[in-house]
Amino acid sequence: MPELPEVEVTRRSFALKIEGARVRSVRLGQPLRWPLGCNGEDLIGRRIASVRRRGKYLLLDFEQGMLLIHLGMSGSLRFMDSLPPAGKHDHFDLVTTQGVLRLHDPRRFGAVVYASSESDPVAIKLLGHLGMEPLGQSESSFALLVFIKELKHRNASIKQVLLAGDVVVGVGNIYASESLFWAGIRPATRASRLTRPKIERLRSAIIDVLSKAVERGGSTLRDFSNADGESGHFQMDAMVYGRQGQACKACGTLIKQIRQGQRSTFYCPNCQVG
DNA sequence: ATGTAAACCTGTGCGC
DNA sequence: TGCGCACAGGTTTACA
Repeated sequence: MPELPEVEVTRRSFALKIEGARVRSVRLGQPLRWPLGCNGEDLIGRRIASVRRRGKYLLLDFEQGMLLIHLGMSGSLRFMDSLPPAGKHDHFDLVTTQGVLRLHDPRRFGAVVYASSESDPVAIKLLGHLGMEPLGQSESSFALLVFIKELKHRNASIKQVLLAGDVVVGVGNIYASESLFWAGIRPATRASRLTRPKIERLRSAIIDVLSKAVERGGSTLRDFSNADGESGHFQMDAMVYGRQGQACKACGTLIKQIRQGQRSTFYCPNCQVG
């Protein structure tokens, strides 16, 4: 489910409510992708200082230590005033003095991992290889020259390089197809073959698509919702994702669907020529 | 070093 | 109504 926009929308929907809270208790459900890495009781009494995002990870900062939260394919977070009974797929509850943060994740590809700091080996393992932040504070966080340099020596298709996350983070299967549409680039084009103007267009497209998606509350294909339970609407703005066989909104050509690395890719054969 | 497939797990929708 | 299969927003892991 969650790509950068969904994670960022989730973050914004509960960060202010949870900041300053202290942990009262922790409940663990079925195992997630990785073990928590500490005892739930070890977190009791800790104060939550801030909620940040790095790529598709949420970072819940304590005054000492942090939780790295990943939503995997099917995860979503809710922040609630009370503590309702846990459902079958509710696998983590952080009960705090200001409310309950609950992870709902049917497929359990998600994770909640404790790290003592950002230099903790487990944090390095999960975050260390991540690429540039497309929606970072400064212009330099997603530097064009770095983008060009990184793509130059990549022989894989541009779609797969975007998904890999080691050049730029946060672009998943929906937004990779959407960004490539706006940049006018064929998804199967080798990254190393892209011209500088195309790469400039791609960088802008990624920033624009992700920003727009955040504004629209993310994409709700089946079950995504933010920490208040609200759905996103960006799927309505999709130009190509999930639109195989339908007319391109820009030119009327039928949208194609192909397979790249076991994932579906969608594109317009007329608008995307490079 | 880079590229590709399999793996993790559950639910849903479709053809028969 | 049931069964089997393909597929789903991600990422690590093992192996060419």
